[in-house]
Amino acid sequence: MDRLDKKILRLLQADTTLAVADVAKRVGLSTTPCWRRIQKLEEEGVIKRRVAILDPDKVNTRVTVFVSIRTNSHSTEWLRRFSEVVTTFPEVLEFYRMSGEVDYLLRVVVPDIAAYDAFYKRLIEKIEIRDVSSAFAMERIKSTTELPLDYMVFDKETRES
Amino acid sequence: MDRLDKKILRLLQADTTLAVADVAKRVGLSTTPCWRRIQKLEEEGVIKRRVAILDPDKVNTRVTVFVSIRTNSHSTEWLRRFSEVVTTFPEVLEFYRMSGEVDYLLRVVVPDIAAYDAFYKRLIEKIEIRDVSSAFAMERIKSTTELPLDYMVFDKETRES
DNA sequence: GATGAAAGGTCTCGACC
DNA sequence: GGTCGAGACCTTTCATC
Repeated sequence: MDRLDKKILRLLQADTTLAVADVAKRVGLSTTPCWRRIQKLEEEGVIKRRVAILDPDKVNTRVTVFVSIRTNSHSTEWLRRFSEVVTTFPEVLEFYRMSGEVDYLLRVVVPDIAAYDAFYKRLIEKIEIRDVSSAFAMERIKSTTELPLDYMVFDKETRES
Repeated sequence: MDRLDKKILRLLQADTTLAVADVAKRVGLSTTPCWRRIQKLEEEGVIKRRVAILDPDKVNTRVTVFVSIRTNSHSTEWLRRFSEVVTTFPEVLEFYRMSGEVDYLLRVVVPDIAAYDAFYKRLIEKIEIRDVSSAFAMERIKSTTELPLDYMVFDKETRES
């Protein structure tokens, strides 16, 4: 990967509807080599997928809640089930195991506080959790899927997955 | 919007490389009306954009950090500047104003802890903040851009933005 | 909403410099 | 890396039912 790949990624992270010829023009390549690079970026898994981003308001998921979870020390089996249960809820967009105070952190989207309450009940019904604390977002100031590309490393060799 | 639109959105949220004819087949429509629906979903802003999702590992942003910020009561001008400064950092993927204990919550991605430290220094250099606390993610268990569509409302009228 | 078709554009890839 | 070219495939419209 080099600066050209980086430019290509920057464009495609913002908009995949661009035609290959347009991408090529903007990064200063001709179509075929640009197409080959995009192809390669996909094969290598640098580009994982191309998706449509929806407006949360329009699909009635206005409210974002961050859920901090503390667990007791549990069996591997419990942990497996816990991960599975949480992951299965479509309201859970992000789910991380954390270091420090909190053991797990979720980002959940729902229409309103009542719906969050219902979600919460459905969750603790399926799996027992020691301590849950919820923090509501009042305002979404920034939200993007574009990763910063300034940390990319250009080695001579293709890096493995 | 109706069940068919919902099906279309479900497909496009997962993969926009699908040809219209394929989407049509899967939702049980023929190409033309399906194309018209997609067009409409875009005009109405339900579909906001189509983007490429990159692999964080491959672009050297392996580490996710949640940053909780407490501020003092500040002037409108300070708040404006604060929002602007934070938003400008490409490492900040999400930025919410919160209710409760914490005033603001950021999701930041960087290559490693050292890079986080550097990011942190650059941040507090640009704007004075009362209290910052950082929580590191050890494992990303789930991360998706697919909003749950089960809360969609199908009214007779087109809902306004 | 379905069909069928036509025009134009884009993708994909092979050949060659 | 660049150019050319050809065929397959898609998108986009339109007319008709």
